[in-house]
Amino acid sequence: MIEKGGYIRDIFQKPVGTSVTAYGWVKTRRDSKGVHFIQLNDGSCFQDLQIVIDAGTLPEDVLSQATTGACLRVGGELVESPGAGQSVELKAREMHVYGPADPQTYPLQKKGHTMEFLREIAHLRTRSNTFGAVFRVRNALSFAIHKFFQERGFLYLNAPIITTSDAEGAGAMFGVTTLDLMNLPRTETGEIDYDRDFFGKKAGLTVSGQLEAEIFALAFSNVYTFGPTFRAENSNTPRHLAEFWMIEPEMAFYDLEDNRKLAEEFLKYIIAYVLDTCAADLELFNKRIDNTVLSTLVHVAGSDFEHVTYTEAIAILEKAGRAWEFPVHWGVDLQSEHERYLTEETFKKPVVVTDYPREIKAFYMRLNDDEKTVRAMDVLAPRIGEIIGGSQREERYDVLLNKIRAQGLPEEAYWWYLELRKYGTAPHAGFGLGLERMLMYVTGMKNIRDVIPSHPWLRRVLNRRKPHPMRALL
RNA sequence: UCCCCGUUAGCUCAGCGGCAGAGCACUCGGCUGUUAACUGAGGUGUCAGUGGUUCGAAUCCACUACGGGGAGCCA
Repeated sequence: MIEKGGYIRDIFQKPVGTSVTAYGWVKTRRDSKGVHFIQLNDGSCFQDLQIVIDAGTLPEDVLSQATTGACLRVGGELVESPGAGQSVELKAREMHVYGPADPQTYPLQKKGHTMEFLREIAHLRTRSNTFGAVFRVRNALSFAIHKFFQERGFLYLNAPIITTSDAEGAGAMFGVTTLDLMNLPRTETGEIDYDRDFFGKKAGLTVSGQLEAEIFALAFSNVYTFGPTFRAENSNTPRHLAEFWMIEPEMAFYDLEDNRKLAEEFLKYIIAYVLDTCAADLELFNKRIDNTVLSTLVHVAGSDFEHVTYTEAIAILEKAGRAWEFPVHWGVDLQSEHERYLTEETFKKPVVVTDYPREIKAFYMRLNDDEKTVRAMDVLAPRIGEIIGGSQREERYDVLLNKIRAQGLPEEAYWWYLELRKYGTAPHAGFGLGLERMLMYVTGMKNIRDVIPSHPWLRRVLNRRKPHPMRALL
């Protein structure tokens, strides 16, 4: 139990001469003839507390157990440090070893490790400098997100995680069932009989909270969701996860312009918050992971995003004189190579692209008067690609119904979505931000698997498992 | 899902048909205050697995497993 003010980050704020007790894990240890140094970290801040032990102060059997990885309690006096790396240090009087760590087998070394190796020891990587910083920034980012919306009066909405809505078109859903998979009930026509399942119909994990957010926006005006989302897509890239966290604000009386401005204000706000509160952590990323991170964040927080329409973006790409792997002409969706060109070469900062062709975007996006484009927007970030996707929603009942029918979607499944337009409809808009993608952008981390709290025994949960050879026989 | 690349000591990697290697970590020692300390010495192996080619395989071939990159899809 850590008493108030017991975190190492608080100890740094105390005056020299104070008697303090520090708790934490040994990061490194250095020994000289007459003095021992231990770097102690409790995760509360990037800076380690340097413990100084004069030879003979502590019993040898205690000191010998205080090796890299061990968990300690150290009592002593906070003193000015004559060394260069820190202003104060803890001169030890008393030490207790909660948990030793055998140096011969403890996998974390003082030297740098590859991310691939650290991923295999996901239960210990949290004690490394890099992952300490990742999860402190993730925490700050999450807090900043709530702060931004709460300051603006948005209602925080917990969208359901299990859903029986088959109207969500964002991606493949993980099934949720209590049926006996070895003995599935069948209907007369041989289909799986979901009437006999737990919810009486086919259920799955949510792929988006947007439709729920629309329900709430048309009652509470401005709302946002912030929660886990699941996609059973067979995506295997450093930018995709099967489970990730998404922030989805939805605003009544907002058009696409308002939506775009809010998205920009939002991104700048959370970046500024992290710059303000996680300076030491960001310096680590800048030094060890990507030496452009800090300057990029400062630049983005202080400058205006670019805005181009899809049509303008296509014109830029056509004039680029590149041999695109995917040829560019009006009507095609933007590919990774196109997004990268726009963000990394043309503008060198986040770019908002709006008004895409209706054919390549979802049915619920509001049709423009030209009847060719819809009020969609993507915020593209250098290196990450699409970080935000959003749109002004189609609020006109007849237009929405026609689009549902034209796309061959099951009209009956959208009855409630249509009723939102039938009774008291309002113009509204919203967007979705992937928390992990934002975290990648802020930290410079190159693989999305390194910004999530995963467990060693679930290491592969976030990757799709390769098909088992026996599967062909089933 | 498709296309590439990889798997050798705890970690990072070299070796690419003929004795299993280096740096770091680790162990023991030296050093009056170190900052991923410095410094001397020392031990470290299912060469991912299975099968094949060969007098001989870490090395060549096949399959499997796992990891990484790129693409598609998207956040």
